[in-house]
Amino acid sequence: MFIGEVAKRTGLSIDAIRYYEREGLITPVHMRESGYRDFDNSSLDSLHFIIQAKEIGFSLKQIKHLLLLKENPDTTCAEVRELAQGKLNEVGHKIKLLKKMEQQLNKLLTKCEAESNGSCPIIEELSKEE
Amino acid sequence: MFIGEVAKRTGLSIDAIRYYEREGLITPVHMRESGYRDFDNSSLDSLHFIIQAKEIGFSLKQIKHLLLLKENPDTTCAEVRELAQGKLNEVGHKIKLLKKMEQQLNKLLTKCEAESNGSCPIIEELSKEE
DNA sequence: CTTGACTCTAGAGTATAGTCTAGACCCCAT
DNA sequence: ATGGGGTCTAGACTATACTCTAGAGTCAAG
Repeated sequence: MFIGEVAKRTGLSIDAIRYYEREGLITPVHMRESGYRDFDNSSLDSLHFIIQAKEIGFSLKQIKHLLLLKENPDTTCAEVRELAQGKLNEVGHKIKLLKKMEQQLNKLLTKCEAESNGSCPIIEELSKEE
Repeated sequence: MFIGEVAKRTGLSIDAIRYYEREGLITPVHMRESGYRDFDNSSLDSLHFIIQAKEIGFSLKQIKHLLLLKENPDTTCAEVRELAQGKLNEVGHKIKLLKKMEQQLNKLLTKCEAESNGSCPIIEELSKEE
């Protein structure tokens, strides 16, 4: 399928997809004689993986590593294992921090729901941005 | 304490601290007549919060919101509650994705440990970057 | 075989989150 | 009271991850 179709299916922009290709995150797709890129389902899989990894805060550089790990499941060497272990630790750390943050937000919400009186001076402040 | 001390204690750069102040993430500290910034422990607390929130993937803009929520625990209004709820959902989503990623990495690692034979063609590829 | 939508490359531009530089001023131990 | 290290502002620069533009070529329905 052509790049527009891929964009539609993944929600990514055409430019982003070409950028990921340039950066080596997706393996060079088949090229038609016309110069048009031709994508298959494995490209879609890689892109979905990239989207998810990005959502949890990995950089494209890191995602490139993760993809290499993912797409070479027969790899067995110590160095690769170490890399994966490093990522795993990173992920574990992030989960821990997020849970702490979750707790804090929950506490704030509970408090907020408990004493629901009128005015709130920070609303305007909050509404200003984003 | 002066900014250099704060940098030492938080691990942040002096420039980053000043940048956070410019961006309104930390409330304007006391200024000496000389023009030197004078920090106290509450600044340190804010900075530690920023560091953690950054680690789990919040943008400075989002952290600004979170700090406003955090530092105004008496706020009770619906809009603020909604904002906090939104962040909470975001955090929940991130946790879910991270756990999925954790699982995938664990599977890879188990596989890697199971069949530990010799050569590994992607090591060089992996060593190249970062 | 034309036409409108799609795709191509190369290169410039944008937002975020800083980092670095220059030139000037401040702190304080000796 | 002075010298070495710390701090100040303003503004230029950087990396990451895109986004946009221009100008040219391609696809496929009518």
